[in-house]
Amino acid sequence: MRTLPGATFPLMSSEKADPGTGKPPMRDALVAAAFQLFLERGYEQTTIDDIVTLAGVGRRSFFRYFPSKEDVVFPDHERCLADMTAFLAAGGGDEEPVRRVCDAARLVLRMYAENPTFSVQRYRLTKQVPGLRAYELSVVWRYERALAEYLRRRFAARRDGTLQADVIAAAVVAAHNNALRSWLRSDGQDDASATVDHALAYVQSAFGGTPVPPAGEQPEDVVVVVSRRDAPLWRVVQEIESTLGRG
Amino acid sequence: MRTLPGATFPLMSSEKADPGTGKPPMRDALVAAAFQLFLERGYEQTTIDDIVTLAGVGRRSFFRYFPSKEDVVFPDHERCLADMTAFLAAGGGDEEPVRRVCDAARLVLRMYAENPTFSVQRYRLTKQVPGLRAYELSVVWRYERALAEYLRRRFAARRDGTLQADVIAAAVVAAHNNALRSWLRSDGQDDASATVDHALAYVQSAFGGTPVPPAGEQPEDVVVVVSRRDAPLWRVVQEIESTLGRG
DNA sequence: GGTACGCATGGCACTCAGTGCACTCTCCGG
DNA sequence: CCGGAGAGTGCACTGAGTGCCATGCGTACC
Repeated sequence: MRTLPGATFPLMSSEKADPGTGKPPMRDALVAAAFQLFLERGYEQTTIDDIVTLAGVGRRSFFRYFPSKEDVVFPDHERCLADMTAFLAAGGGDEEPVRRVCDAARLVLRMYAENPTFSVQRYRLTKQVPGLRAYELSVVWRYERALAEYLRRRFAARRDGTLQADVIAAAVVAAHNNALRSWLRSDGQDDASATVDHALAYVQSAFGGTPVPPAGEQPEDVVVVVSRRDAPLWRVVQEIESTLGRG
Repeated sequence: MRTLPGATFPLMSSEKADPGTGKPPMRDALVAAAFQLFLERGYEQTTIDDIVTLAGVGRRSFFRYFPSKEDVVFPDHERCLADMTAFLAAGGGDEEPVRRVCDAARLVLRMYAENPTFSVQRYRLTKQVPGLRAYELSVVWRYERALAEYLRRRFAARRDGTLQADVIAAAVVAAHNNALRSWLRSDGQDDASATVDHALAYVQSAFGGTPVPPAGEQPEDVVVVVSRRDAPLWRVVQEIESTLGRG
C-alpha cells in the first residue's frame, strides 16, 4: 500500500487506530483519497475504483470500512452520534430536559468545529450533490431521533409528551443546523459557539426552558405571570415553572 | 400492454391522465404493479424487471416515469408539493404567517387522508425498509424547505428571521408528522383533522400564533397571577386553574 | 393519398454500486 | 511446527440507472 501524496486532513482517529506506528490506518487513507478526488473532479465523477486505486488498496476493502459510497463523506458520524447519545444518557434525570438537548446540540457543533477545514469542504460537497444532501438528511435524522427519544423518556408523564418531544427535537435540530450552516458559510471564521447559543436561545425561549440563567441575581420572592386567557393551560404551567426556575 | 388482475388503488390521476378513455395510463399501472409486488414479497426482493413484467411494459418505460425505484412509492409527491407551494403563494401577505404554514400542513395531511388504504400501505412499507425511510426524509425535506422559504419571505424584516423561519418550519413538519403517523398507525380510523389540529395547536401556542381565534370574543383575554416565589408549585397551578375557571 | 413530423414506447448495451465467496497472508498462542 | 483468527484481496454476479437508436402510431400538412 502506498501512502497518499499531500491531501491529509486532521481526521479524527478511527476506533481501530494504531497508536504505536505512525502509519494511518486504511480507513483514514480511504477518506483522504476519496475527498481528494471528490474535490478535484466531483463526487459523481469519482468511482469507487478511482478511490481504491489512489489509496492503493483493493476495491473490496472499501466496502469493508464503508457500507456505501456516501458513508465515506461522513466518516465520524457513528462516533459523534454515540458521543451525543452517551451525553444524554449520562444525566441523572434531574436536569431541565430542553436545556439538556440544547447542550447535546452544542456538543455536536463542537465536534464539527474541531475540524473546520474538513467540515467546510464536506459542506461544499453536500451543498451541490443531491445524493449527498439526501444522505445527510438520514444522518441528521438519527441525531433528531436520539434527541426525541430522550425527550420522550423525560416527558413520559406529560400529556402529549411524545408530540412535544418530537416538536422540540425538530426545533433544536433546525436551530443547530441554521447555526452550523451559517458558521460553515463563513468558512469557519465566525464564533461557532456564539452562533449556536443564539440560535438555541430562541428555541429555549419558545419551549419553556429558561434561556439564560442570570447568575448571581437575587431572586424576587414574588413572581408575576401574565398570560393570554386563551392560552392552553399546560403552556401557562410551563411558563410558571420556567419563571420559578424549577424543572 | 395487458391490464393488471386486481390490485387497483384509487390512485390520484396523474397529470397526463386520459380523461376520455377509462384505461389507466401506464404510470398508474406501474404503481399498481409495484405495490402489489412490494406488499407480497417485499421492496428489496422486487426488481424493476419484476415490476415491468407484471405491468406488461418495457423496462425502459419505468424510468421514463420514475427517476428511481424509490419514486414509485411516492407517485403523487410532486403534485402534492406543488399544491402546497401554490397554497402558500396564493395568500395576499396579510395572513398570520404561522397559521398560514399550519394550514399548509393541514392541506398536506388532507391529501394523505384522501387515500387511506394507499397511505397506510405505504407507511407499512417505509417503516420497515431503511432505504425507503431515507428517501421519505428527502421528500419531507422539500416540504419543510417550502414552508421555511415562505416564512423567510414573511419574516424578512425581522431580526433572526431566517432562524425563526427554519425553526418554525421544522416544528410544523414535526407536529404534522407526529399526527400523520398517529393516524396511520390507527389504519386511518382516527379523525385525521382533529389529530393534526391538536398537534399544530401546540406549535402555534409556542410560536406566537393565536391557537384558536376566539371570533367575536372580546373581554378579559389577559389574566394576571401573583404568587410568593416559595409557594409550592401545585398551589400555584391550583390558583391558575381556578382563576382561569378550568378544571 | 402520401409524406413528414412528433411522440410514446421498446430493445440493447453499457457503467457502476454493492454483495457473496473463496483465497492468501500474517500474526499469535500452543 | 501447527492451527486458528482476522485483515486484506480477487472474482464473479446482481441489479439500478443511462444513452442511443429503432419502431410504431397518430396527426398535420402538402
